[in-house]
Amino acid sequence: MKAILDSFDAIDKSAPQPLYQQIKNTIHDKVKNGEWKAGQKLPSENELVAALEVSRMTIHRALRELTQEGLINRVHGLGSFVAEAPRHASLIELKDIAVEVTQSGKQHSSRVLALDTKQADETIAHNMQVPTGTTLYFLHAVHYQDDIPIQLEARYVNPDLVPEFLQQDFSRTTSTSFLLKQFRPEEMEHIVRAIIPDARARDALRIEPGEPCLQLSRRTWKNDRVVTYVTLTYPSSRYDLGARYAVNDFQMRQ
Amino acid sequence: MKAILDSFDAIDKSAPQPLYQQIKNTIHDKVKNGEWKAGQKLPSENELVAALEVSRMTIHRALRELTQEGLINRVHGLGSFVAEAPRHASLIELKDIAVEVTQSGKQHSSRVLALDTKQADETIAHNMQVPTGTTLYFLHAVHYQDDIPIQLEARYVNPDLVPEFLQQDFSRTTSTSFLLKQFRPEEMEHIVRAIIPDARARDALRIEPGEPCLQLSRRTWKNDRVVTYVTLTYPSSRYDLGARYAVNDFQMRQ
DNA sequence: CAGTGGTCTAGACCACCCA
DNA sequence: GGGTGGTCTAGACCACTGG
Repeated sequence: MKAILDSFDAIDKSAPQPLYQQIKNTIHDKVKNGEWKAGQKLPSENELVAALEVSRMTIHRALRELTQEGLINRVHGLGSFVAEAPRHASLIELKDIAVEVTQSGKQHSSRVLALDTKQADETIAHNMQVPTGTTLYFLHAVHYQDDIPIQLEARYVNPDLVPEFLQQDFSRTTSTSFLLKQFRPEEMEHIVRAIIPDARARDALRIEPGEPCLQLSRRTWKNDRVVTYVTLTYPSSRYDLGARYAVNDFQMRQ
Repeated sequence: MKAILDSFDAIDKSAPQPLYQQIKNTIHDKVKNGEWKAGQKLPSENELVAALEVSRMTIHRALRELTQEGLINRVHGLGSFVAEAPRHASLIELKDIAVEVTQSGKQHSSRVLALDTKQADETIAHNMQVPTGTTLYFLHAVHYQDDIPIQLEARYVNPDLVPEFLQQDFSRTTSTSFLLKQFRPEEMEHIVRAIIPDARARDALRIEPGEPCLQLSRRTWKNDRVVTYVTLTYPSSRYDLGARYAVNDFQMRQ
């Protein structure tokens, strides 16, 4: 246990970040990078109190929030344990497709079909909350899993908010990861539909006529302005969207 | 302010429920029944401390969790306010279709196509986590919004956990509201697919051949046992699934 | 039984906001 | 300035778990 606790040196009482957040981050990192494995027992609250020299309430808050987020499980009288699997899926998370594919052990690649400017038509303008005719950045790309197309991305970006968007090489980094680095979105909207893709999309995704696709449209906000509006099209035969999670007040609210 | 605080008598220090939970419930009820309206300022932490005679940490925890759940907003240095609108939609919530339709000002009705027992085939058994061949309850129903079919429900229920399921009149109450009254599920799984419905489903939903549908499969758990496995089919032309929400650690986790 | 987490208290200091 | 929420402490009591 000593060795486990030694690596908590990252806690800095004079840092601007709250102590409980630093503790959460440290544990989160340890779980995500595999240092602490699923099912493994965490140090007890009292051990952490002694090791980090913070009060038990602070430790408790960090662990309670991690429990609420599903990263760990706690059993009264027994201890705290790393949760079996990260289970929240892309239905409610904003997850990079490259990360998702890579984590499932496959190879991710992408091909950029277009990266330029585009005048907003009425629909796009409405979704981006800008006047019709505004010049926007536009990215069109296909994402592959082991060379099989699994996602078609059509993304509009507000040039005021992300001026350097066109200079990126989106065959190397995904637009999602680029935008996440620039912005931590404050608000998101997801809408899911079932569609029959048009010939162009069918061609890009290499699917048969008549095969249905899931279409996920996402808008993200920062400071009450739409940063990006993206439509992701998934062939139904190769992908579905899922989420499993513990239920709390959040889901049960009417 | 006095009148507002008077109505907090519901707090009972000897109750088995934690104080912070009682406070959360009281505020939640006040907001939901309209006593406290959107935008309205809540009593400050110190006022609540004085009125309820609990410590500030306890008040703070209640308000912090309500903030995290989106019911209230807090501004450092200013105060706490009732949030503008409940925005989470059915993508991540478990919402009764009848409530959803009614809230949009339309008329909900449903027709039961089947309500009986069924032997679990391999797929169903796997999803219900029971042996193949187990006898399950089965409900097949169509839901209408102003006499237009918008949802086809195919539901399996574990008879051990809900023995009285077959005795219900599901043309009067929905299965969702019945099950929610019996069980507060502990865990849920949602999977969304795009499909082309078969002739039987197409007929029940009165849609054209080739029209795609969204198919939402949901399983809910109680005490680590699957209570119910339901497949909901929505004609794409009449329904989509959406959610807009504030972003927190939960959504951003990798 | 000893160890664990769940809750609660009464203080404290600070950063923020508005007047 | 005075009021607000955000954080933190050092204790405390309790209920639950396992041996």
